[in-house]
Amino acid sequence: MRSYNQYCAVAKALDVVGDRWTLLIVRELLLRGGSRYTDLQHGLPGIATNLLGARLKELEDGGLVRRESAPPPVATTLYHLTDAGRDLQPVLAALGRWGARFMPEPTGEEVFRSHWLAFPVSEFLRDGEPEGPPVTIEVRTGDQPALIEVAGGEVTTRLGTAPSPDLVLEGDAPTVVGVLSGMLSLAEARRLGLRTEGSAAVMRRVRYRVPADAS
Amino acid sequence: MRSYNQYCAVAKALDVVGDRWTLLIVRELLLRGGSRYTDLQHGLPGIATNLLGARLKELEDGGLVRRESAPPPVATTLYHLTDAGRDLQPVLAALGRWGARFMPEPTGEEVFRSHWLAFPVSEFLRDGEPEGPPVTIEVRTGDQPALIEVAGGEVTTRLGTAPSPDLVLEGDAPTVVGVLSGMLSLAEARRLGLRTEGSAAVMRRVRYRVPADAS
DNA sequence: CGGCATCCTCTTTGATACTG
DNA sequence: CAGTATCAAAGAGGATGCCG
Repeated sequence: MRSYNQYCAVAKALDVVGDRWTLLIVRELLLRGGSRYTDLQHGLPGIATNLLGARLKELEDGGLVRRESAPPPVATTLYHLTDAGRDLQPVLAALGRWGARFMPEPTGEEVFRSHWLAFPVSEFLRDGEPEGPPVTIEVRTGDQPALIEVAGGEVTTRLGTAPSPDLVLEGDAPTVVGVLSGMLSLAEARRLGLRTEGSAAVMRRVRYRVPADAS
Repeated sequence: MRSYNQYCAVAKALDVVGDRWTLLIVRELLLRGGSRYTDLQHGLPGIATNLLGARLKELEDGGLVRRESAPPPVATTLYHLTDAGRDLQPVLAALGRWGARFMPEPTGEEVFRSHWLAFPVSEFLRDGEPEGPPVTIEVRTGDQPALIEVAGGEVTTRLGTAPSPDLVLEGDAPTVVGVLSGMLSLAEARRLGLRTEGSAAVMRRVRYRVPADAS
């Protein structure tokens, strides 16, 4: 990207991360940690492979990304964020908070990847009962199932399934994210096609803002 | 900008403000409030006029900017941010904090505009003596002089001059900003060409982080 | 398959000129 | 002052080829 040539911190930041796709590559590396080239491609649907290669080189030159040749168990190169790259997390968080306003009206054509759930979960969910027993929510949407684990005051997200989750949420991404962000009650979400199994009451434990109808 | 087509709040935000120049236009409107077309051009050195026109239309369509035909004292159209546009302030702030790391090594070719001083001032300066008498710092750099007014716990910035400022800072933008952000002591800055008039002690009142040498 | 590099087409940008 | 029109150059997107 051509520099703006302005002695302003915002312009300087955009000189480095203002290119198309750049901040989304940082998002992927923040969410996944060290990633292979193809993992990044999968998390960035729509990116042209030459662009991904070019951006990674720019990010490396800019000191935001570090390549690492992983030894034989992985036998490939992994891309990691440097400290400077990780420092972009507040930027991504602010952008995500601002962009959340566009989530309720999806076009229906968007791609969704399950690991993106970590964003709304850490933004909207809290463990409202830190002394309570651990609970597990399995979310079935996007490209693969994901787990939200609530225990001891912490809410964590990871990909995978659980043998016997306390609650299962299954539906399209806008509906599931609507429930997790508190913008839809479970009743509203069910009307939009959400399927649930197990104890819907666990949502009351994690939901940050209690919606109108949490039944 | 072509949409990323991803059901992710960050991608949605970048669909709207990810275009080149867009966030800098928002910066200008945040810093200046309602602005004329030519004011924006002046605050965005390097932008092509067709691009400014196109971006303003996109921002208006996106609901971030509102045009207003000002009555005869101004007799022109003014561009304002809407609430949604103003909500981008935390994004700009996060970007600015991240980008501040690039300020100490300026290329020497960058353009600087005095009203951009408001960013580092609000980020780095605090009134460390809210009960003290008001003090005024006149900053002579960039395209026009600016004033930093410290009184009653508040630090404000505006363009203009004062009849008898307590302190005058004059030099190139990197040196002045270095002092205001606490990255340079006054002694270091003087070595880099900063000229001062008046009581250098007032810097001790406003400086958020006390540098090694504040003499 | 993972990790790119190349080629080609289409869109966006930037510089400048021009108009109400 | 407040833009629109024009056009060459750069960049994005998509397909495909190559190589360990």
